[in-house]
Amino acid sequence: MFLSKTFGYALRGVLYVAYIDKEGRKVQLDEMAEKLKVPRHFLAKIMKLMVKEGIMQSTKGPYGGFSLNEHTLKTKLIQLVRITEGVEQFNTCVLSLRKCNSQNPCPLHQQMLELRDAMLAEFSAKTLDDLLNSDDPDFIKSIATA
Amino acid sequence: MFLSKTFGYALRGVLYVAYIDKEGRKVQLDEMAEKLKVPRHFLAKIMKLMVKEGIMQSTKGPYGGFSLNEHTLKTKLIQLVRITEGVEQFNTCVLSLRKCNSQNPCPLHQQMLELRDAMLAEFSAKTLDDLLNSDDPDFIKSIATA
DNA sequence: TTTATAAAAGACCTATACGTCCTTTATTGA
DNA sequence: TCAATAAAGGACGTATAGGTCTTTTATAAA
Repeated sequence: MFLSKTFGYALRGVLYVAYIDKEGRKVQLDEMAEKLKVPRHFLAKIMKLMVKEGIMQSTKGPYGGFSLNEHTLKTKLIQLVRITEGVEQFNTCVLSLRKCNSQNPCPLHQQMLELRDAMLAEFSAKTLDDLLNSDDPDFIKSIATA
Repeated sequence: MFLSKTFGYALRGVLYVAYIDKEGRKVQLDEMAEKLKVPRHFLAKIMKLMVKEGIMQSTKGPYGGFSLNEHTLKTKLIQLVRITEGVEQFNTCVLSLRKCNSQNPCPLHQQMLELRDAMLAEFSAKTLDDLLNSDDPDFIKSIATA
């Protein structure tokens, strides 16, 4: 239910890079995969996608790795959802009725609309920077699994 | 995102049966699949499951079909979720962190908790009967797709 | 007791999310 | 210019949700 693993990995990945970036260094896939306990090659695919979408940066070769760019911290969660699974999902009926809308609402339309709007609002407002500024001394631990 | 097709088909299926039951007749798969625009054999699988779980009734042979039993209308939406996809999903972290909890919350823990609790409350309170008593003259249309 | 009807059972197929692996390209320093 | 490093590219494999098909079992009426 709710969001895909891809989204979760993407968010944790970019947050990790942002966190380490404050120490002034880049991050390599090997380190990320190990620290976040995420399948390395799968993470590679997701990071590549985020770079392609312009929300972060990468350089190849020795001393290369992933780092922030001017957009990263301003990126909204909803953009990450769009990149990893497409936002249309926020607008589809719980009962997969194509013609469900306020004129012809399914029996769950109203309740779901409220919840979805709340979630959409949350994800549209919150940026990666917001999540990073939680002042949590255990921030890294909070995005790792083990 | 959110709920599976199986859940949607299950809900619409049982609501259709309940609605027709008021006319004092049973419903066959062929009719349901056609009216609800749902794959017939897939729906069969789902209806069978609901019968096995005891939330409705079926009889084979001529004049057979699906009908309500004493539990049907009292069934809560959350039970339908449990039957079709398992409720553990309501408790898993958006970032798929196994160790995400109030002591060690992921960056999205609090917001997601609230949304999920709202949804859980909604689904735990609402029964099929509640949905049926919407006094919608177009009720059948509202659960059909075409 | 035979025939028609309708669900139950279960084998099978398909698409997609999730995950792995290998090769290529870019970058660095010796 | 060579060797090492690290991401990019893309083929491939696996598990599961979603969907189809055929056979079996139960029931009703003639």
